[in-house]
Amino acid sequence: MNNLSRLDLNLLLTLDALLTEQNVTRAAARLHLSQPSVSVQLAKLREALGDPLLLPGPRGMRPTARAEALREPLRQALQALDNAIASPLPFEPAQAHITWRIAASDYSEHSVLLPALAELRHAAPHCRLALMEVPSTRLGAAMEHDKLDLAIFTRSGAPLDLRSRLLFKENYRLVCRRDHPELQQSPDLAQFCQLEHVIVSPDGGGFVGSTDEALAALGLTRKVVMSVPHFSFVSAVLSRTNMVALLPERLVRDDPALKILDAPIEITGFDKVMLWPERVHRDPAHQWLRELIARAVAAE
DNA sequence: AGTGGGGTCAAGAGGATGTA
DNA sequence: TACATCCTCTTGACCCCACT
Repeated sequence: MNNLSRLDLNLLLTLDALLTEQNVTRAAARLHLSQPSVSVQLAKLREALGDPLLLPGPRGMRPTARAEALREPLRQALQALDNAIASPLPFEPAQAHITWRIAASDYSEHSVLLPALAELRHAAPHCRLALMEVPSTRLGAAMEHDKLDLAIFTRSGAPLDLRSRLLFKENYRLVCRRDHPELQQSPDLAQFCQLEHVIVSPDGGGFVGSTDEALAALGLTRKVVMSVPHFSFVSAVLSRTNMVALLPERLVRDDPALKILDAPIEITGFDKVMLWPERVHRDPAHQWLRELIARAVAAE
């Protein structure tokens, strides 16, 4: 690129027009410039390339051997540049080969990605999904360093500088196994506090959640006996024990082994959102994926 | 406000062409 | 062949605009 750094690249457009027209006046008309202006540009090209490039001839100019040798490579290079900066072609999922990298918890996989999966495989059979768990603290950096294209996350705690779209508002429900001996109906507060609870703590080891804060405000505590990092394991735990859990409704509503009850205390739900960096905001392939996911979730 | 780059306009130079 | 005319390119003067 050392040769190019000395050259105003606009001059290459002038050279292309000059080689096409072999006439400064007509090249100027083609470039929507005055003839003297193109004449000056030709002088700069001669200086930069160390060759007269075009010599006076009958009814215009004749290219030198150097100019003739430049004609085709220049044409191809300008065409390639033109293609590179042209508006992106519309995304064609049926032909595309692309890997989308998505951060999602197991709950997000179940509630957001699973509903979209069948249509995604059908519409884009050559594309791949790479799902990964990324903690919220590393989300922004992963997006910025081109390691992640999309995240399915809660709005609270999400980096503010990412683009976002609300997918749905989720509520917590009290969940136990279908034949739980003590819970034929929703418990009152006293019974709720006596039950053995399992909670999800993505960072591991946590035994206190927003439910405990709400109970504390009433001067109450509950019995949290287990904390697990993943939502999916909670379902297995509930179906084999007498433990209960407050879980996102979409995670458990189709599980025949579980019973869903109203909790005796108001627990604030959360907004489930898609997050993505500015880098892929206008990219047709990523726009298509986000639209497909949003549509699939809305149809649930 | 000064500076530099890039534009236009006007004038001039030089080669090609037409005609006597 | 000589000369007039035309066409095209180059150059200088000046203007505008962006940048410092």
